[in-house]
Amino acid sequence: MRENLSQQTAQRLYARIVAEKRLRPGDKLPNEVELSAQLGVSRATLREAIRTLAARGVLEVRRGRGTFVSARVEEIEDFGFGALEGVRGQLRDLFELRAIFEPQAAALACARADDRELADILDRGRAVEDCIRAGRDRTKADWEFHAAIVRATHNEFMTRLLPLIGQAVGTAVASGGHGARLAQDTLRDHALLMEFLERRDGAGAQHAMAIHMRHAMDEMDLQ
Amino acid sequence: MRENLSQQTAQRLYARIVAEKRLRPGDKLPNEVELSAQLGVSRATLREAIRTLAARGVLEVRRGRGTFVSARVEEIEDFGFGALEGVRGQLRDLFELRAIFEPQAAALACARADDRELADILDRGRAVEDCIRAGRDRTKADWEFHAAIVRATHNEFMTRLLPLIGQAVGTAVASGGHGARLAQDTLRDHALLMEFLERRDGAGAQHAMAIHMRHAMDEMDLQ
DNA sequence: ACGCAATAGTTATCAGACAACTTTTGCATT
DNA sequence: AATGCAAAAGTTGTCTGATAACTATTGCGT
Repeated sequence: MRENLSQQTAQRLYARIVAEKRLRPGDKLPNEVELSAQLGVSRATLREAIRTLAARGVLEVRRGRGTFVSARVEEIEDFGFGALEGVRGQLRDLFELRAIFEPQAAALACARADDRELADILDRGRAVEDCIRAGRDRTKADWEFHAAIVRATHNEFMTRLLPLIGQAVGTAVASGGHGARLAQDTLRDHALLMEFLERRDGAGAQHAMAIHMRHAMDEMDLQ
Repeated sequence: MRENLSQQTAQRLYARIVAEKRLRPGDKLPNEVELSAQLGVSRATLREAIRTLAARGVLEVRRGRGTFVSARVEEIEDFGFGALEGVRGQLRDLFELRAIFEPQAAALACARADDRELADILDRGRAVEDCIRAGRDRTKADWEFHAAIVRATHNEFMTRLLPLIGQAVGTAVASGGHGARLAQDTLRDHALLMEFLERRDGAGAQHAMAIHMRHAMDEMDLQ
């Protein structure tokens, strides 16, 4: 183990809530003295663990009353913490968000991209095509294509969503996407999309991107 | 002040990073003994504050080396901590994202909300109406209405966007939204929206929400 | 039945000590 | 002078035990 005791403790507590279900939403935790004894750590360490979970919205601390499991733990679910299980559900949610978000981003990009940005988008699109035709891995190229489109919206908050989307793409690949079928669809979808982008036809690009998202979700048996 | 000292301390530290810029991304904080003396709190309290910020990705603690401001603070900041100084540009970006996102969320909510969730949404909608008619501040009620809708999508990542939306609402109010005109629009928009929600008419709810977003943006001279 | 003070249960904060890890320093050996 | 290694300095990690402050309940007197 290389992690802090306090972080380990946070994970153990978290496991009691989401995995073991010994603690359910709304439940009250034992008081700090007792709980720290149960877990075999000092009260100070336990409190640091509690702070970590409280910052994530998993626990709610009420002075004089006790510490409680947040009523909406399930919806807060965060990465890097508990288990990669449920990836499938996360993946569906993530693609659902993309399916809403990226077609509109494509439309906005048509309206707002300057010439250099548009050229950049098209370059990256061609790079993806090359990868597919050459049979190389296209994960990175594909991601950069989508990222370039979103950046061209000139919307700060959309750009902030990029890392989230990057994770979606990464997970999708890891869980066995990228069949031959998807590759062919992607080739067609991108051609369509780039045609509209080049003409700065926002409505067209929006629909082309929507189709692209649908294909991706179908191929992965989402929705 | 009713907040914990440790939470207050977290906010003071956070302010040093994003507002005062006394600490920039990558910087090393003073060691814990010195910093706790500077801030006038015990080391234990400071450590709890650090845990809170570390959980949010603002700080990175490296044993034996020190505590550092995360290199990517700017990108991470979504949570409702400080820094409302997003000015007009951010506000436009934020509402643009909402305008894309919330209508679709409303449509999804129609399809997926269980009866209790739907009742909850309608309750909160009525609470907003009451606030407007009574001339009370409706900020909180309004946010809870929108939050209830988004939660009913049962989509984890949409729920994650909630804090962002909360910030949008907060900033909008702070920068002088909430004119009499907007109040009247909101009253009508919500009535329309709730009518469709109650009937679980997804397409209708989607358009009603889109109209609501447009009104809000118009009133604030965005777009 | 009511009001209110005492009490029990709980989190909040402090102080000081020692352990463990990382980087720098300085010295001995080659 | 260069190298390697041990000591030291700087830092976070953890523990202990005490006291303060807040909340809800209990029980008593009226």
